[in-house]
Amino acid sequence: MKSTDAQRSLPVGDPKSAPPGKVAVRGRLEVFSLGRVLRPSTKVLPEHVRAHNRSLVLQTLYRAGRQSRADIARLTRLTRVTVSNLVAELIAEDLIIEIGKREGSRPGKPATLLDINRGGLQIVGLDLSEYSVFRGAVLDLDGQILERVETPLAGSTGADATAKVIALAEALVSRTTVPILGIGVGSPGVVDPAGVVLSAPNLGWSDEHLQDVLAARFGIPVIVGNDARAAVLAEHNFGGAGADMMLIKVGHGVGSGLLLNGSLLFGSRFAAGEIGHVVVGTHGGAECACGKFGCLETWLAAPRLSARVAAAQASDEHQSPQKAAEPILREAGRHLGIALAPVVAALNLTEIVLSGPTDLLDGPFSAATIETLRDRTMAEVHGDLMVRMTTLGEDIVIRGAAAMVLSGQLGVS
Amino acid sequence: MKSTDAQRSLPVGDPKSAPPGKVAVRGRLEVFSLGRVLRPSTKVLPEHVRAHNRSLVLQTLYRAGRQSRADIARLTRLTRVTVSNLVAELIAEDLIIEIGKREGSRPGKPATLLDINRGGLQIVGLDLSEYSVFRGAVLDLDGQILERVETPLAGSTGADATAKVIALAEALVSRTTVPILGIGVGSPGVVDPAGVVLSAPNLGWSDEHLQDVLAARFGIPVIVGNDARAAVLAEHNFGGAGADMMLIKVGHGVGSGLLLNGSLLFGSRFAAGEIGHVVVGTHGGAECACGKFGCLETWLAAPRLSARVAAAQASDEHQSPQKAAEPILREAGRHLGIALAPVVAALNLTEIVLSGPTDLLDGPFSAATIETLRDRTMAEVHGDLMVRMTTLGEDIVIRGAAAMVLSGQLGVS
DNA sequence: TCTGGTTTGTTCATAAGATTTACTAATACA
DNA sequence: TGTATTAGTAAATCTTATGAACAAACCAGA
Repeated sequence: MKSTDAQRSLPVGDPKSAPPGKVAVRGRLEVFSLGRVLRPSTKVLPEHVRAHNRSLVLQTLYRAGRQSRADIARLTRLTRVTVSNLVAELIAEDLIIEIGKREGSRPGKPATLLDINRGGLQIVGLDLSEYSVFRGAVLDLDGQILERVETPLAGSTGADATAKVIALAEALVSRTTVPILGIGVGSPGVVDPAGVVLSAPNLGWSDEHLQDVLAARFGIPVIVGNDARAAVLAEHNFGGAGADMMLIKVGHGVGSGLLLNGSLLFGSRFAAGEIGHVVVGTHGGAECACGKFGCLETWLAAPRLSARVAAAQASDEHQSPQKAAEPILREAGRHLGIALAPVVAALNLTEIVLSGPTDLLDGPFSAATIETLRDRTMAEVHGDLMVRMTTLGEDIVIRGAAAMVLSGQLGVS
Repeated sequence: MKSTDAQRSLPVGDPKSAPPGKVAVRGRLEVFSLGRVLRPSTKVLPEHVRAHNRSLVLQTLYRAGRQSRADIARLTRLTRVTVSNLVAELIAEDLIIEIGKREGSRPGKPATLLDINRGGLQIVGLDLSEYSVFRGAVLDLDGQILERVETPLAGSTGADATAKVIALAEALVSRTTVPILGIGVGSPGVVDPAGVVLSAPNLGWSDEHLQDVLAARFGIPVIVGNDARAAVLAEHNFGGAGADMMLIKVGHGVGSGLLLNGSLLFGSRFAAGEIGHVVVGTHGGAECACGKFGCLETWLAAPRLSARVAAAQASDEHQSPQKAAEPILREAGRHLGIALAPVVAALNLTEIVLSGPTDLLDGPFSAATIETLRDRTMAEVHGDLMVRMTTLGEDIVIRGAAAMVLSGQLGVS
């Protein structure tokens, strides 16, 4: 076969034999670079190749939009033949549509433009993370919200809460006007990759097989994921965030999600991002519902923080409300910075996104957070560290749920 | 072609059409699960399939050892035919050898046992992370050290340091007795995935293309990586650590490496793990070389810590040296715990490994670290958190360098 | 108008890879 | 001696991407 023996390693190799900058790799393909260690844990077949390239075409078209087969071939470095085959399959599945010839005057046969079937498919997204309401929406493939439905939670837990999720999903499904690509759900608590809610205290769920239940009920693809992780995907897909990012979600509690090298982090027990009950600071702090003192939630959670702000504003009526609130907000932001500094350093993060009440987070709070982070980490290395509010507002989890569907069904990420 | 249209999503699907627990995925293969988001950034060809399965065979044989072709087929779920083909190729390349028939009395044709050519290939590993000496070794494929060579650093920096690395590698290469699989180097500082040392202040390196230089000189595969990340690989491959782990390396400075879901984390600027200059605690702390006060290094770095221990022992001669040292060590360990708590929570880590002077770290220090971590994170979730010393002692970086070669050349991880 | 150049998309043959089926070899056991 | 069992290989088949060749459709210039 291949005579790779010619380049066998010898105790002292010939310096001339290997061109500088390129190492002989024993005839092995450079698939397993250290940069992205891909552990070969299961076998791979030719059809996996097709699945990969299929997603590559979909993703290219999703991002660039309105490309011809030849354009896609150039962008993906696949041949026109391969792209044509994949496109034919995707058109047959109605995931891609032809949208006429390209305008303009150029030599050569005019190109037939393609696009993802953006108008012909819809996504249902659910946000179960709010304290007193389940929110949901019908979205298009670009993550734009077309219809909204809400259900008051009214203290429901356990099976009642599950029933409300199903009812909400039914209401949304009935409002769709075209076929549904899938249903995405952002749930609070610890959710495993199979969409089992292992633990969600507020909803009284443990080992709730929500993804399976919904899939069985609706017969279409369903993806259930943690709310903060969904938010991370939303920010990455629709908010312009990069491939390494931490999203801090401040609401009734405090959670976070991490995107590292473009991959969502789940953690060894699927509880990555659960930073609400990390103690921050070395003296004092308020008592937390968990029994400890000085948890991050005692500093940041929206109810506590806004209560402290209101108290400060009430006790000092000479100052403007903004001025009175500032020291409270700065102190909270500083504590977030203290907690995040080791994470930022350890993960070499450059982008931190805040999601939560704008009036609390977007001002002295975030300013204090970034100042604290700069003070407590290597400024040289983290000089380009950015802390900013999400651009997606309150819809971030719903749109993240849609992003989960896009990721799961189209491979778009 | 395939009529995947049959299972097209409709606004309200037939609940019966999808068996519970298994969702119709539009005919798409389950390659891009959310659990391990594989972004299709480049095209994949049939030969990549072979490269993957080839590594799968190598890894299976590396871990299990002494298996027949049929055994490998069962373990990998590849067919016997495919395994035979791959094995034939690997035998031709001398990476695998036949080692006779299986003993024992069983029905059927006796199996021909195979193994990685453990005795027929060697690895050269270098550790550049110590303060005053470059250390290196010749290792076998199991990571056992066969020969050692050291070079005093004698304050060399820049090109002088590079020359010493080359000389050390030459000395080791000349001591090998069989063909070399590759050269691995664990370097301090920021190292990118291409083996360029972007910055290593102690060695006076910036943008040092060490991997290319060595590869050009020796004409065999070379992998240069960060020392702490090398140590992580060593602990994972040879020390029994799992797929989610943080390794803290205490020496002249303090660094760390992270293995998340089996993948090494590089970070957005390739500086992941650089936690030495994170400020820990909210009041006081000693002044650091970097100008800040209370950096983790001021609490943990071996020279400072042993000096404080010696001073405490000298000032209180009534107590045993152990007793006198204990409060110093506990205080240092506590500060490590304070710094790590947010990282442990955010990443949902369950395993923390310490590498450094055993007399300092393995006792009150690590006990205080784990106590602090338990106090400051959710005990329910992190109940199985483990903090332990490395089992690999001072050779961890050298063996990690060998693990990098195994990973890069064989796909073993 | 015609002719050459250019780009698009498709058809056909080919190469690489894994699988299925079928076969031989070598052993234990009745 | 014959049957069952296991190991390894050979030949044909299926999947997938590629390369070469070609028709279609456009522009520009003679």
